Amino acid sequence: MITIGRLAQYAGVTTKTIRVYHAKGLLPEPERDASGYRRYTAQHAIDLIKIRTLAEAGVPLARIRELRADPDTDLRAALHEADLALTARIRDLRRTQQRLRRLAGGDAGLLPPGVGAYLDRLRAYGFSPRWVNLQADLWLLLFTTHPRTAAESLDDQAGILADPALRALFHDYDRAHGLDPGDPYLQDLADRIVRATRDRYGAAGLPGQEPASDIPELIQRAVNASSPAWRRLDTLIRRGLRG
Amino acid sequence: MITIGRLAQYAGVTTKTIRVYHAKGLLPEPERDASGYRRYTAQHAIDLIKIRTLAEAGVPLARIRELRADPDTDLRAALHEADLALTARIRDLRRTQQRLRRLAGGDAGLLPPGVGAYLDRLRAYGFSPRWVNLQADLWLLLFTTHPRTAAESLDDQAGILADPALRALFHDYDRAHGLDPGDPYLQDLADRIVRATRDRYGAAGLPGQEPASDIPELIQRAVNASSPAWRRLDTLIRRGLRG
DNA sequence: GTGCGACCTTGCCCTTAGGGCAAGGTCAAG
DNA sequence: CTTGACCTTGCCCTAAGGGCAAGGTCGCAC
Repeated sequence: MITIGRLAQYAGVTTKTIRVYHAKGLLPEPERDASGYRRYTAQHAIDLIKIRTLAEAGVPLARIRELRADPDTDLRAALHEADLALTARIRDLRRTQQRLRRLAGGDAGLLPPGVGAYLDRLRAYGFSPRWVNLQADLWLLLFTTHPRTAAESLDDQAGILADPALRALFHDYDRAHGLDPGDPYLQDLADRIVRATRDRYGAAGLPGQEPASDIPELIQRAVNASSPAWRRLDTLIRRGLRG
Repeated sequence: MITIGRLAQYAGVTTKTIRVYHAKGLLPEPERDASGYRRYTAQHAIDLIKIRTLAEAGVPLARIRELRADPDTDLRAALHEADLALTARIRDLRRTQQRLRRLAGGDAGLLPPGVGAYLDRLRAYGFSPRWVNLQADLWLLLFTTHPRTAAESLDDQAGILADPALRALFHDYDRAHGLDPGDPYLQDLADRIVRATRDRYGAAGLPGQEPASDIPELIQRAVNASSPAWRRLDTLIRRGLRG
């Protein structure tokens, strides 16, 4: 006839845990003594130990109650079930960890393979940190939202970077960030970009475009947001491509 | 300028999740359009993707908010931290699974090694299922509450079982379950048990007893609970050992 | 006999990361 | 014009307890 504190001590839980198990109908309420204290028997201790073994293996308390309510369930079957569930959870966690490691493997924190190398080349070619960081975020977005087509876009972009003339255009784009939006140089740059775009893609659209996606527009807006000159450049390029 | 539903779709979450992140200060609230709808930018999408990557790795949202509030924390450091936490969780789960498997390995469900073999021998010697089940529960209780000394007690008990004369006493104890508590046979059995106990342990106490533990008394009460004859037997044995 | 610390009682609110529902407003298409 | 899909806020709910308050009790020391 032990008290709740002693029972808790034997079972390695807190008294609160025992009271919760009473409230949830997992463990029967014991008799009370004259002053209202709960008085437990060996049977309670045995039940509690079995309950804890299942609970620690991750079996939900509601499921444990079911198992105990059905008197002919085999404890061993329940343990096997718990074992399988644990195996599945371990597998999921391992998968998450794999993903995490792949993401962390690149130089830029969260990026898919390939993007890290691309960003390294941007840096090596002397693009500004602002440009590199912007690209890192935008490729992350593109790879997350359009995992199938993003790689194609990245290949295209890498090809552009390998061409000195096209690379120079992007360099100029990068450097135009702080210009006055009224600077006539922007019109010149826009014209050159329009011509290069026409040369590269002709009538066909850009590669790796998902139909009816908001993402490209979202990205262009994000680019424009940081500079009035870039906004102006965007306007001029669009006008040139339409006209 | 996408709506919350589209953003959720891109990030692979529900709209509720996004609202929760707003409420917890993880993701800034975007502008609203004329009818009060939230309108998100690419920056929101990028932030949300980064938040989800950490959250899926098990980083608590409160910690993610800290990381983002501190602008010069490295996302990679956070990822490494998450990786370590995942490793620890996987290790814990594996440990739980090991324990589960050790427990399930025995024939009796939850029992430590050694007890399963002991119970098998009880069955082989023809003890009743009631007795075997009772023993299973009681050894589980003893091993859980007194892990250091229980093995010693079990060894002692196994030794008793190996002695045909002593085994017969326990057999008689088992079979006395249904007797009338007034049956004079009980006095005879009690006398034999008292003599055997004296012979085996002499003045020294029983082996493997923890000082000041309620468990032995609890166990005896649990045994007594199932049979008036056993209660009577307990009384007579105690009287015999005292006198 | 009285004080004190440790224990017990119930009841209530708090936690994580969202899920679900209600009641009402909005948008786009047929 | 209606319908279905979307959006808004607000509220309650989850699992497995943690923590605290206010009050009653036990055992031991003085």
